Amino acid sequence: MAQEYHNNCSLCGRNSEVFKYMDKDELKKIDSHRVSIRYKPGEIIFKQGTPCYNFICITQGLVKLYIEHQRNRNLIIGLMRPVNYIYEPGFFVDKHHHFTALAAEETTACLIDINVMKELFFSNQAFSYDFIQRISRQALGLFDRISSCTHKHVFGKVADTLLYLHPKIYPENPFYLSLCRQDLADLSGITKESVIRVLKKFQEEGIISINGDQIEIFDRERLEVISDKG
Amino acid sequence: MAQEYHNNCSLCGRNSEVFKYMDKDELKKIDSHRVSIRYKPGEIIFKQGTPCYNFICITQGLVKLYIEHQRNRNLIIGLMRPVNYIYEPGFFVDKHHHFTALAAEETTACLIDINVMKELFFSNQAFSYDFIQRISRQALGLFDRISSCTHKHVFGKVADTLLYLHPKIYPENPFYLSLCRQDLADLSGITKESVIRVLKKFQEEGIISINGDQIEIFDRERLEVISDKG
DNA sequence: CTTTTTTATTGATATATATCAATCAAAATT
DNA sequence: AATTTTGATTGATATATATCAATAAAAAAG
Repeated sequence: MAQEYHNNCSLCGRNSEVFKYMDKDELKKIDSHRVSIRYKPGEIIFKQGTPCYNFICITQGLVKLYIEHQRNRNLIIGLMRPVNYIYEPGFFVDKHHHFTALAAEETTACLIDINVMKELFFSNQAFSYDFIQRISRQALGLFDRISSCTHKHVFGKVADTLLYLHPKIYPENPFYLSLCRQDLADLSGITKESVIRVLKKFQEEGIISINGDQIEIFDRERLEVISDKG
Repeated sequence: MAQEYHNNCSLCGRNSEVFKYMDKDELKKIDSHRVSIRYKPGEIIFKQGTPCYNFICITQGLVKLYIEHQRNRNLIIGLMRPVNYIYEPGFFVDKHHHFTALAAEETTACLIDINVMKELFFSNQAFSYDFIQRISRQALGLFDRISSCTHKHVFGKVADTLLYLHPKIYPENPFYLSLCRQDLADLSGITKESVIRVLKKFQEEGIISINGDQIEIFDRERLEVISDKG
């Protein structure tokens, strides 16, 4: 493949943000306990319930994180773009995965031995504090999510989903949506039929436009209002 | 008041779990940047939107943490018993509170200067790692909460609330409920009328009994089944 | 190119739960 | 003790959204 790609963490341009508090030796250590894996769309990176052995850093593609439910209703708790590591709280509690990670697009990820990372939490305070900041940001996102699914109606929920998708997940506008309607439903916590009806309504009102898999957001402020008032 | 109560963190029997990774000097430092405050039921400890200056450790009582919403619908994201500190992710992100903390019973809390705590995150790795473990446990709780409010029906939601209240918040069974029906509703993400109807149903089926403010759980397993199947 | 399968869309109906209103009980105030 | 206020309970109704079913469009397979 044509992607630039290093066998060495120190040279990997993709780690910038995530490992900025590491020195040369630390990166070397990580490097020696790391494998880079390529996943095809639809492939599972790790599955809910299994033990966690690796700290996973997405270097390319798009990953879907979802909680698996009985009666095949899933709940997407987040999407991940490079460069970012997947924070799995389960590692710090019972060393098991509490959600499933699946490649939504062609994805590459680095798997790092989790014990090496654990050592770093003890030896590198700056990294450790940065980590706390990152998971705190995620926690605030979960608060919003809980508010959204408890008090909002379908319009507010889908508005939240659209606001989340752009620019965080799809930086361009219009963007090519690599998720299906069921994914949008699992992300919004409603049914796919409701997603379709809401998107249609938004389109009729000139808030967005949809052409095949292309979505363009015309009126972000309107979406924010809809999100706020539920 | 008749409570035993020290002017000194090192002697305070209530800090055991939370500050177990601190040495004498560290506790002394905390001690000198600490005030102990007593709150009456209904008093606000800190309010959503305000800046955070203090790390708060509950030493007595019961605290309600809730997200304030428009059209006076609140959402209780958790209850706190001693001895525990309130993890406010906002501190690590924008240094503002993202929820309100209110004394639900007569409560005492220690307020510690947040910069002193921040120093400790850098100097004491064991404390820092313990902190990550604690917030990870909370994050897993939030996952459950999101699952609950997205996919479950009122019976499952109230079952979840009851399972949360006992034994975590009220260790005895039967327990004296210091929360009103609206609180149970805000905790379950439904209306108080629905809470009442569900509790009545549970009582009719012999799962629980209610006498005034006393609730007794007879059939915990039944509640778990109801929680699971939604 | 045709057929099969999957995904998206639309419409009709069912249902869970919120909303509204009234009553009852308990607590607080006078 | 009488009155006011607050919270709990019950019932009737409205409504949002899930469910079900049918069709259309797109993608995959033969």
